[in-house]
Amino acid sequence: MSDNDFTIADRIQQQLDQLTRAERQLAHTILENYPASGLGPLSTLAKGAGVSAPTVARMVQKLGFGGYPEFQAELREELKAKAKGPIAKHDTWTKGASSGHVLNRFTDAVIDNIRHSLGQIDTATFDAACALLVDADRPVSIVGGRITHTLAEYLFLHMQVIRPDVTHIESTSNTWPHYLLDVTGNDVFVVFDMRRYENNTLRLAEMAHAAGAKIILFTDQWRSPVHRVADMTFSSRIVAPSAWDSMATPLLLIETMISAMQDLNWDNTRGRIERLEDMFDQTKLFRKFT
Amino acid sequence: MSDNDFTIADRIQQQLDQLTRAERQLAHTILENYPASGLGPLSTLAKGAGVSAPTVARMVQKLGFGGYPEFQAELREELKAKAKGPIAKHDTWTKGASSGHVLNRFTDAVIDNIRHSLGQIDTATFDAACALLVDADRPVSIVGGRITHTLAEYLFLHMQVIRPDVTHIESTSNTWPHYLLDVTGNDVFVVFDMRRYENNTLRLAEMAHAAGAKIILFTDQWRSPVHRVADMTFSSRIVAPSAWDSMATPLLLIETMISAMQDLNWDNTRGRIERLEDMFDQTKLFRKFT
DNA sequence: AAATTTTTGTAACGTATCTAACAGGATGAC
DNA sequence: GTCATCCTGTTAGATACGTTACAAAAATTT
Repeated sequence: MSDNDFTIADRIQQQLDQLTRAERQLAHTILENYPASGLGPLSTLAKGAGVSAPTVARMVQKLGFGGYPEFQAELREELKAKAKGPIAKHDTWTKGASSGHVLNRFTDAVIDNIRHSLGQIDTATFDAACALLVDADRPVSIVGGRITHTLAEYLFLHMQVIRPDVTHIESTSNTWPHYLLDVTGNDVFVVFDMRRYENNTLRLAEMAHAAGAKIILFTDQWRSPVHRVADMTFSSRIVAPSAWDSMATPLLLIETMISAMQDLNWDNTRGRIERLEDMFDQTKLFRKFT
Repeated sequence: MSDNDFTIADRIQQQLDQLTRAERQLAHTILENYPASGLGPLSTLAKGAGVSAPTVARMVQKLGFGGYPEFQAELREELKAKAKGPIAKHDTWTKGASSGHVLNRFTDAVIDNIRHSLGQIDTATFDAACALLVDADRPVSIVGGRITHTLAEYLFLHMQVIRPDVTHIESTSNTWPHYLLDVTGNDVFVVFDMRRYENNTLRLAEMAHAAGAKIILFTDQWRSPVHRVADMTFSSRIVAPSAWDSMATPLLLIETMISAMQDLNWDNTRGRIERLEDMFDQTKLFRKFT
């Protein structure tokens, strides 16, 4: 924006002296509860300020707008920019790179995704999901799709440490029926399904649901059809300036959930981690020092 | 106010399930930049959401408003009330949760990681790495560790679409020597190694280096020992309030790189994507509609 | 595979909204 | 005190807006 960095409120304040009595009266009503008052119909604003409608129309023209609708449009723009919040303020993430560099553009998009997605999460549901998943009496199965199976496996690898009886169902496998044989109302299924939604995943979820299992779904903002049979749904924004979607937000969610589960189940997890470390030591898989 | 403590955004969120496809699409656009989008003319909102005007009118009625103007009036009321309150606080990511909730703590940490990591990236190196990886004359091998092989596979799945001659070396496999047999100075290795650094990964990197291959390393802030033989190193901060590390920042980096590579190689990638889509259609793997 | 229900868009209508023109009123100059 | 100028409200018209009715399309059921 060219003439910007000045809000409309600033502009009104600035020109306050050049305004006439009725116009000043009006200006004060606008600033009173800014910007809400300016976003309603012209007549309401006029009545609220105790002036006539044309006075309003004249003033906005005096302020340099083409008309009242244009004035409102700019007010909305301002509001939109403000709602982006403080973090949106940053100039560039990577210094030395133009704001047009893909690193900055992509990061912008992901941060935006995170903000939107996190804002929509119901913490009660989140906590309930964690509680369900650490319940050692309930077998847990995790399933993903063509791309999302990497997320599924990531969750699986960590849950494996936190508790026993966790299974990762490979998406491409033909062995699904076997997994479903012994499913009861006690089972919990974690399903990943982002666009493009996969038929196989939907069928598996439906079968698990029919068997009475609880279903926790991770999906995108548009929601996989699986959500119709899901007991809990977590949706993330995944749009990115790319031909593909960004899994960064879903990953963040999963990691947070892992962290929460670990806390819920720390007494057991601690012992399991220690035993795991021992075994790693024996296989010399990892280096002892940096 | 009577029905208060629930914002309109909450109400939309709550009824999201009872909405139809077009209405959900619309709901998302409203929430996208809330409340600004809802304060403009109905037709603008409809166009922005890609739905028809009546769909908007119908939805606001479904939500319990007498009509679009009434809906806008309540939005303005909400805005007015918000402006009154203590200076708009966006210090928590998930509304309704204390700032001490794990969702907020974890997200804070990840955003912090992103800021630090992105700030340290040299864009020249980044661009060079992308250029190296889209060079179809150079075979690319991708390798990860116990946890990071999920990242490796994520990169692999996408690069497979962008270009031919990409291999994912499974970390647990004993077949590494086979992969290394034909390695020349033309090869490029992408290595993932986060703490705890794995001996196998280091050995493989050393052997590839000895054969003259280029090595691109993704590691954490402390840097895997692999970096001694790496031509390019990208390090991310991975600390999180958890017993485990966060892969969100490395994932962001990888996704950005995928996006950059796609742009560099768009002419070829486009054709590959189309052929891939065709094959998906034939296997009926994905659903045609939402 | 056909039929019914639901959803979605197009078109037309009535209305609320904004603006332009005009006239009455206030303010200041001489 | 009278005139000129500027400001403000009333009236009326044009336009854009939201809504209703209808038809096409999609989805679901039989």
